Amino acid sequence: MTVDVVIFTIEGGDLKVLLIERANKPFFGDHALPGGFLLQGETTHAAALRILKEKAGVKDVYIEQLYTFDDKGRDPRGPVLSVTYFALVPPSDIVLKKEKDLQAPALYPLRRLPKLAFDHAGIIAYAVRRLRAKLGYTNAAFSLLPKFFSLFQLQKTYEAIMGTKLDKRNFQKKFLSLRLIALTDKMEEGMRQRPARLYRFISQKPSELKKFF
Amino acid sequence: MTVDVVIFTIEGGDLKVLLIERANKPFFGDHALPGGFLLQGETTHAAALRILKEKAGVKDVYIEQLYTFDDKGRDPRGPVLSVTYFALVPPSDIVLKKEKDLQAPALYPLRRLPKLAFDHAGIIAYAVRRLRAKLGYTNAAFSLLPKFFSLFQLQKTYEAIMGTKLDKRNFQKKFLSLRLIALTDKMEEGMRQRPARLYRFISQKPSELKKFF
DNA sequence: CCAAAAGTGTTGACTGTACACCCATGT
DNA sequence: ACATGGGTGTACAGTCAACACTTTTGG
Repeated sequence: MTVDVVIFTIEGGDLKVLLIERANKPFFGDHALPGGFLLQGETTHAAALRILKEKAGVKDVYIEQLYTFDDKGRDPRGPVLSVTYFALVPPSDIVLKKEKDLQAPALYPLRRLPKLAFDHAGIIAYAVRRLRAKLGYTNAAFSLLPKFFSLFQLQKTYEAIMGTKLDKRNFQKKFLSLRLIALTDKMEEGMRQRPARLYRFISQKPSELKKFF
Repeated sequence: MTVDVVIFTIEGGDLKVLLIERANKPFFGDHALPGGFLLQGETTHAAALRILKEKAGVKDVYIEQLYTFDDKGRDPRGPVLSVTYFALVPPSDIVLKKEKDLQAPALYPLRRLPKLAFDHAGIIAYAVRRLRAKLGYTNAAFSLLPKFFSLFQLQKTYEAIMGTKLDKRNFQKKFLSLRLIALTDKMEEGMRQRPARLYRFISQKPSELKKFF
């Protein structure tokens, strides 16, 4: 029985997943989701938090159970049940281990994933579907953005996840009408264009809404 | 490691769940979801199908994995992980074992559930939430209705699950526009009012839609 | 001055909702 | 005759989608 975690972040306008490179057989050298066996007396949720800390160096992020996989043949070594979670991490918070060896975690854009071990390609595809749906009726995006952000950043986050372009005025109108975010008196800095006003999420806790996308 | 199944059906205009009465400690005499340990080499999905057959006498119904529960303290005997499924069964297909002893399965309306063992009250509440959401963007209702049904029956099914009254004309307009169901040349029989025209689902396979409730 | 994103409203199409009456049948 | 659901359309309100130009800043 194992726990695997799909860790998402946004970087360079792309939705990315954290993967490690396997240092053992089977699938030696292929890429895989971070995960592993449960420690003695540990719940699967606690194990997912531990993996997040170990591989991405973060805590207090959005995390949710995804699905439990136990199809025959998913692990050549025999029947293995895997409880999977997915997490959303702001890019600025990720701390990747620097060691240049196998098992070193790195971020890969969804559009160009390397060869994946086990059924992990399927797990990631399923996680993306769930993430897209989730974004349409929750405030989960707060966990992919820094504390203060511009409407443009927010829109780019939605575009990266949904894989579509959105209309600027319509997006802003709709999102502001949800009353999930509030204007702050901060301004963007260091950009080479007109500085944007920064917003914050009113609540940093997950909440459900009536569907808005 | 166990598998538990939330088996839903509609009976007398009410959404009901199949429960057994426990014949062993702990929670002796309380009601519980049908479930049990995995057989040697069995997947959780296969176990859920087996339980459906054993307790409700049905196969080929809508079934889907719900969630995996492993909170500390959910079973007083120690850490137990339970992979749960939910199933939708047409009332006409259910065959309950008739034996009048403990473990005998019976249907209970959601509004008046008996005292439940373990965390099963929470599991059922979660299953209902998922079922309501599911009904809003899939054709899952096909698995709660007989092959031929009237629009009124369909509407009552939605009302029982959603727990709300719906407007007849608007419901029919919306549902027909989805092109999920087709008119047949059959008519209702044996009712004491004007016979209704019967419809059928065009596809008996689960499919997703763009959200309609 | 140029590049890049900021900021800002209106219109037309579509969708959802509210609502009431006569009809066909079995008892 | 009466009770029960069968069957049918319209009008108003709200939401969604398309669309373009001026402003501010850094380089």
